[in-house]
Amino acid sequence: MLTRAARLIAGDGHAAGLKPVQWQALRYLAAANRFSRTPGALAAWLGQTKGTVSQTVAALERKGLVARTGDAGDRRLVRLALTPQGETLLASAPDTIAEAMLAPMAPADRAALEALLARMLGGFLAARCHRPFGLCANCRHFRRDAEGGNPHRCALLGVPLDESDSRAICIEQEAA
Amino acid sequence: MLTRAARLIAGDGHAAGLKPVQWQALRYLAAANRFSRTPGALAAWLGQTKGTVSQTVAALERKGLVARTGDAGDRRLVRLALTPQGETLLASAPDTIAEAMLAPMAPADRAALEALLARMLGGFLAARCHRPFGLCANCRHFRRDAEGGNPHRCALLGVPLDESDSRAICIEQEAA
DNA sequence: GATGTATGGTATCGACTCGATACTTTTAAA
DNA sequence: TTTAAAAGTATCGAGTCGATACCATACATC
Repeated sequence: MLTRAARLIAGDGHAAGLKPVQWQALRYLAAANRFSRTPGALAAWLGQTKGTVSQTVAALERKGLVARTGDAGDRRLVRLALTPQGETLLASAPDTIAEAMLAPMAPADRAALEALLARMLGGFLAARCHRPFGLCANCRHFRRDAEGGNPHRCALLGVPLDESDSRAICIEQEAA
Repeated sequence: MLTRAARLIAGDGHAAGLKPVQWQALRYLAAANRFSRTPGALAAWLGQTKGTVSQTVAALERKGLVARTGDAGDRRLVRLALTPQGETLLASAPDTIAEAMLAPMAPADRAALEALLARMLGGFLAARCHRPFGLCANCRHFRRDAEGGNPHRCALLGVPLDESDSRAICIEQEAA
């Protein structure tokens, strides 16, 4: 049952000339903070090799949905970002199968499923030494700005975080 | 989270020269009863088109893992079955990611997850007019042999069912 | 019974996935 | 300074996958 549901969900997204993986990459880039929008992080998220992700990114760039820029500090890094076209496409995208599956469920059921899935996925990723990812604000390195007015901070990277950063997915996240 | 877990699970199975879909087809054929081992049923199970499944089956036949035979009654039908090589390969297959995810969970959690997934998947498939599949013995057409010694029966197809049939997956299954 | 339509399956095509391998550039460590 | 590690790209080949067109068989309606 788990494998069947997984196949239906993962095979979803043959629309607008894109492929399922490309949609998922687009959604990740829209939800990830600036430190996590790199080919390497995308590969970790999608569970693919660097080479495959490099191709996927190239395809998205050809379509004008994603832009690549180098990093000034570490010149090995490539920063990825959605272009305006990418944003609009994602905003106009139809509901995913996953959303269609979750939508009719009772709120209590959804919450229970979320908790179970989080335990299952988290345990698995830890056992296989994979990155867990997670919301920046739930991280043990997250330092909330208590007074207001100042930005929050990341104690691991030592950088300021604005509100949108703190609500985004981060590759370095470790549960508090 | 759901889409990420789905991708990890569905992308699992790049071993022994087979692809993820091919493994899943093999597992389906091993678990399905004789009425459900056709290309069409496989397509419904995998959520793919007939053409794609035709290719997958052809690849498995080339590898000598699956055998195709015509049906005497309805000559449009193709019956699929695992060859002995297919059986041994499946028996020696390493654990799937789905199994690795489920294995360390507490029995109560696993049961709760199963119930939630069943509701979610069942609701979705019904809403999209897809086949639900399910275990033969849980079907409203299943007529258990009360006395023992005689085979069970399927009231829909009007055929006898032995023990292994009744424990297999059936495409015609409708929950009792 | 003949005709029309639905059903089950295959063939072919093109874009893309995906891992494997080899490679370059850049950073960090010994 | 040498060495190793990390981030990314290029290229290859087998295979996926949907789309379209097509064939054979079964069934329904006249």
